[in-house]
Amino acid sequence: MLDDRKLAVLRAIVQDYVSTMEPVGSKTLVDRHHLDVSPATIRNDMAVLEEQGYIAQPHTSAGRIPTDKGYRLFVDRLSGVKPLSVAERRAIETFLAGAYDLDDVVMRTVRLLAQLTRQVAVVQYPSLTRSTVRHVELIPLAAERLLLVLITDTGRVEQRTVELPGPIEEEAVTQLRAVLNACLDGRMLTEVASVVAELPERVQAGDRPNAAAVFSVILETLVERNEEKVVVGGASNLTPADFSQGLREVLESLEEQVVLMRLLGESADQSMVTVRIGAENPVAGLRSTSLVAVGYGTGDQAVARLGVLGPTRMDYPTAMGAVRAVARYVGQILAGS
Amino acid sequence: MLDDRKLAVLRAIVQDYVSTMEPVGSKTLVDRHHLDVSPATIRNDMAVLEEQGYIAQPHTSAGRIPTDKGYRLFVDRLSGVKPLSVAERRAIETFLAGAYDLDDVVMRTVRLLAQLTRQVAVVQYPSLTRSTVRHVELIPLAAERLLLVLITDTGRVEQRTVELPGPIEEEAVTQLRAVLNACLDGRMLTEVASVVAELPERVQAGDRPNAAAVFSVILETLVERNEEKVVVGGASNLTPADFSQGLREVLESLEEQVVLMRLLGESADQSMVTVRIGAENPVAGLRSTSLVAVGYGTGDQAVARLGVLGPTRMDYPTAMGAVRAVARYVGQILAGS
DNA sequence: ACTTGGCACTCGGGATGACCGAGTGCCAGA
DNA sequence: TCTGGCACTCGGTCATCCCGAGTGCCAAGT
Repeated sequence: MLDDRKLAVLRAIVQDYVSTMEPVGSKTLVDRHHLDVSPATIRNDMAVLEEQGYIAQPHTSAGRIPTDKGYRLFVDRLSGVKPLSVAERRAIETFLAGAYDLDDVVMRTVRLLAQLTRQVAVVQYPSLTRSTVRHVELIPLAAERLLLVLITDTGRVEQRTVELPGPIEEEAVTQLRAVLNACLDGRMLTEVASVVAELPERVQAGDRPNAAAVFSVILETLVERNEEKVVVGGASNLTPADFSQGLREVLESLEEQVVLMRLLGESADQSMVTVRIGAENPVAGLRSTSLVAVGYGTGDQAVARLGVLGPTRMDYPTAMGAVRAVARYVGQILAGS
Repeated sequence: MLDDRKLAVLRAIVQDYVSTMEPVGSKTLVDRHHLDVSPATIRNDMAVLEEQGYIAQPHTSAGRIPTDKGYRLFVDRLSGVKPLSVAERRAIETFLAGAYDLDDVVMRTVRLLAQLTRQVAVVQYPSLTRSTVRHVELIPLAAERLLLVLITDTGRVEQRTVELPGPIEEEAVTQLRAVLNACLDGRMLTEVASVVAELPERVQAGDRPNAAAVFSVILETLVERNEEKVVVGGASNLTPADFSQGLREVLESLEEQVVLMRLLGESADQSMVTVRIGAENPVAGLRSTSLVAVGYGTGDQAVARLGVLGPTRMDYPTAMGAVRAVARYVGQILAGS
């Protein structure tokens, strides 16, 4: 249904439009990409491509621009992943090598991705639900207040203050800490809920109200609240020109954690690079943007995702290359620490 | 030099221009603000105001718009601080009341300020240098790695991992923790540097290399690195229309912690609301914006600053009111926890 | 059955020019 | 010192025109 040349034409249109940002016509197409046919032939092909919905013209007698469907085909079948240059790889390495912290890794990764792709970068913290507990610490702040610190194997550190119903003794804190660590250490965070449910029996009766407060905060932290966390960077790479209906909408979406979660979360968590183009997007405000994302993690299993967000008119092969490479390095860093 | 009516004219010009966003002429001015003189008189006044540099005309035979100098005079002498409505006060209260964390307080404050003023909100974390140590915790993560958690009286929690030169024993950790807490508890963070210098003598000789690693991380955390932290929100309130030379520049500045620090930091840390208008700004990329900021803190002493950033053409009285009110509430919340 | 050249047609965008009106500066008179 | 009058300026808008890139279609060529 679409012969080889038509595909070549589509590819050429996408490439030209991405680089020039202007609708591309038959004539320009022929001589820029040495297709050995006449413009008229190309016109016929373009007519077919348009009929099938891969390209469109903004107004009669203007060049064609790719539609979401066109980009989709381009990404799926017409382009590979462009590997990074040596210089870029080296830049990634040196940039990430200095990190000493999970927070730091994430921050650097965001900056790096944004700079590398000149797009908006989006990095998710390692998911709590896919991590295991490494340590739980309780620190007395006042007679009736504790600081709960929870550390996971992915290096993530969550902290929360706990308001207790009554004063607690130093000893009770020590005991509680011991119990918590004994029972939770090494557990998947998804199991924690059920484990915690059985804990009250293991503390002395007098301490139960306070313990209960701690337990409920643990559950809240892990399950209900900011279970996931996303960091955004490079917002200044958004150019008003790319977003006809104003980039206000886009900026708004980028400020909503929940929205970002939906954006990143709703794709199969494979370690393959996934691309979501324009209207394929689950978020209303980002219907004119594309997301290139991939999972990253220490081993085979992805613990979170990262990616870049840009106008649908973006350089997919390069973006995919950058995202994949960065994810790989971040995985290594995480595994090494 | 400037009689009363001229000042009134300037005030009227500022108000009109802020609300309509269009250069304002003598005619419109007269009937919108019931000045009991003729347009011609106003014109003469405006000529004087222009000569003195308080207003300017974008092009010959257009209305006048205030200059930075004009806004300055307006803020200093022609307008007060507009108090918030009862509804707004209530909104602040309920919005901030639910916070249970310093992180949470800051996040909510940013959102609140942005929503209230429809501008970009900027909130600084309580300065480390003006806080005292409440607790230091060491948590063993691996044989040669510790997590250092530092808690201040303002509720701020800093965490850092420490790579040790050699393995450390449980006991040594306990001892080190005891030493640290004994020596640092209650100290101003500015004193910590000198105190830490004397510490090596108080640990056993064998542990000194490891202890030294911990100490140096403490110093790094407090002194060199992210000593201060600024959170931004409401970037979507920036409208391209307000920034002729593109808001990219502004967005870029807002992503740089260092820049934001300069922005907030370089004003006297009084608890008075300070306004920095346009070119008065120390940051190059923000020469077309104004900042309304104020210090906040638990008592009389400010521990950090917060404010809003917007186009020079902004509603100063309202912004000042909002900023002041929010700062006050945040101070209360902080004091109460 | 494709491909090609030719040709009429469309339409967006830039250039030009006229016009309107808001706004100004200045001046003479109250 | 204020006011009304008056000539002048100039940005924005609208209508018009024109150009050129681009298209679709068709008939002829391979």
